[in-house]
Amino acid sequence: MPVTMHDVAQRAGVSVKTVSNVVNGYPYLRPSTKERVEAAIAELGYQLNVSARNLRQGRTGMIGLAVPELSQPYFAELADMVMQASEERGVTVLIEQTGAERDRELEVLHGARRRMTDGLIFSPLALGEDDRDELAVDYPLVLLGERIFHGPTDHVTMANEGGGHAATAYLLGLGRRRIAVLGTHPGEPLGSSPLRLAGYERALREAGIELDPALLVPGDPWHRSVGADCMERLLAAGTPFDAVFALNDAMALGALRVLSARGLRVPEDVAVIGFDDVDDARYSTPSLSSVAPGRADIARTAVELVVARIAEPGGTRPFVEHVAAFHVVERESTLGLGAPEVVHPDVGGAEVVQPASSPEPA
Amino acid sequence: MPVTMHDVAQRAGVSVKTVSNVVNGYPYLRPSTKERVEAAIAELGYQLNVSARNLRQGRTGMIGLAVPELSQPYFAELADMVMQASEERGVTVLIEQTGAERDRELEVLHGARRRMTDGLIFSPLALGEDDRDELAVDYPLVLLGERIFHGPTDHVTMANEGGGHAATAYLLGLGRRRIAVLGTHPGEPLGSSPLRLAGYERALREAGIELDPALLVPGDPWHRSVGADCMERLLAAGTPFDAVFALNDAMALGALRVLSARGLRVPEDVAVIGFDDVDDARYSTPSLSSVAPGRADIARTAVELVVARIAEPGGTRPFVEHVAAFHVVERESTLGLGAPEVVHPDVGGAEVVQPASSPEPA
DNA sequence: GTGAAAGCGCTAACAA
DNA sequence: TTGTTAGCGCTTTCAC
Repeated sequence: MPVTMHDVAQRAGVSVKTVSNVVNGYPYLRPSTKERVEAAIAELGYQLNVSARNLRQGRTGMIGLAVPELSQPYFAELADMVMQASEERGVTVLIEQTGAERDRELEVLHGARRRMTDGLIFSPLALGEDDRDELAVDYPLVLLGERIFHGPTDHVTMANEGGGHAATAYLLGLGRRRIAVLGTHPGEPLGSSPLRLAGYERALREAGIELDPALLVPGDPWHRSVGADCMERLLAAGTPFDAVFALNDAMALGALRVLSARGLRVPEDVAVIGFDDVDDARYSTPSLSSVAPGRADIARTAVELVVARIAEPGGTRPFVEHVAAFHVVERESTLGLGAPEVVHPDVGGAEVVQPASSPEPA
Repeated sequence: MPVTMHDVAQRAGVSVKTVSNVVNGYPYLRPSTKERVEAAIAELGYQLNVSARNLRQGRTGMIGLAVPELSQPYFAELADMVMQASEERGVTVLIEQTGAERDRELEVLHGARRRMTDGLIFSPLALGEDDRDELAVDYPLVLLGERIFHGPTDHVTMANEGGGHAATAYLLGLGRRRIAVLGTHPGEPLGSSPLRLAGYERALREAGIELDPALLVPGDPWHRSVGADCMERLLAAGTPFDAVFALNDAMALGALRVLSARGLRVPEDVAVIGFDDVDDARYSTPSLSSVAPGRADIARTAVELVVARIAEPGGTRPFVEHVAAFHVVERESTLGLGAPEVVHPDVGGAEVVQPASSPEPA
């Protein structure tokens, strides 16, 4: 029933190989032959059987993108950009969700889906430094995020410490002195939380301000509801504060809601800054200042890295550590209602080739 | 290099067929044989070659999900649910974005990606009734949304007119009489906009209130910025109003922002209701009342329908028109600050088998 | 309950 | 510049 290359070949009076050549854009073809084949393809409505090609070539033309959940705007926007970057390279993206659960993150690495893709871009939230060995997989893998550094993979991340520092320094520059931090993960050495917090601490030190632990509000996961909850707890505790640094935008938005419900004015009483610069930040009330992590750069670089490794199987190019530049975006939550958005120039980018590690020759 | 069934067979001292039987859960196997094979699989770390199976079976085990863009929360949440429902059925979802562009929507229907999936769930935004013929494709297709009714496909939608009616009737019940509508598409006969608006008009009629065209604010696409812009225009025009029915949540959120910037109190001065009940609605300031369109039902039904058609190729079961039930969710934007969420019971669901249309026998 | 053989549709290698 | 052949790894007859 379905049209095969064979049918096209017969119709065009050529061999299957010639049809294959036409389909694959092989250059050394007599134009007349090419035309004849193309005509036959059009007439018969032929479409390449992808499975057959995949079997033959040992590739699938797809890369996986594993994220915690698409309903978090940060990851939806990241997925969007990864798909765009892949499209340009003729690669199809297969999105997978892990729910930030350890089992599912391991499944993503080792499960059956990996047979459906040529490589993987993976943003883990449950795995950590201890799981570094799990990343020694036999397919091209690009790691995203701040859970695992110097693993046996290419790694794309952003300057989290720098971003935390910039956000805090910015609030200090506005004259704020009691800056609460929302969403800390006490006792957890890994991930965005401690890094962004470290930046906060450094900015305080540089300004000669002593850190008040009462201003650090634990919260996990980084959802709006948790941000709201953090804010409630801080207010209930009665700790005075004049600014809030939420470790991501979702929490900042939740916090805005509580502040407004309590009749506190933003930014007059409390200046608020988030982290991630998701689309929502622009349209909240008030609009939310944030640290923009260079998502486009992250997406593009990640795609380039997997694609490069796929193209060069058995390659031993050393692993790359790419740190995307970030910038601070000022909006109403720090500038005041009606103020126009101000975007600061990029800072903090870097591209590091990991010193002594590279893939095993395959 | 990679382990094949052949290797496993050899190791277990059985034939390839037996390995295949084990892998595919064929029941009539001597337990001892099965164990031996499973041991060999584990020892060799064998993983099925999906491409080979696909080629042989003529299926890929994947379904496509084509949406305008993932960065719109409605579609991100829909994608999430479609993936969950598919997971339960052992199907993998390939997400595609169309950007609501006509060319890309056609590409989704007829392009090369269709060779990578066994069926498609498609939410068009650019195609319309005139393109019904484009939907007569030779693979299982489930249409989502309100652009095309009674096409040659299964169709899953919601009671848009009913939802618009319910939202309006609800505001009227609160004593509001001048209800503005944000995001109308004048002159456009198709899609969610006219349907939801029709519900609005019916509710007014039933209440004996005359429609004031000055209250209908055109806006497209339905993004936050457009909602904000609609609101600005309405305020600039000086038309008095005491409530806003935004045709989706994104616009409602944009409108909330403008109202608050202008010092108008929600809901005291202006009650606001949206449509879609996206996650954000719960965490805006104030939280947003909305019409929940039964997204879970839509996702689940769509998956069931494609999967059923894939399982029964050449089937001639008549096309189904599934209308998901909706409900009104009351939050602060109509109830007042601090009010707890109230969820009304479902209304408006239906399952219709299209009278005289069914697929061509394949 | 298990094995042998054929072939899904394509591309790589080589031949012409 | 084009044709021939083999075979990617699996499942599907059909024997046994």
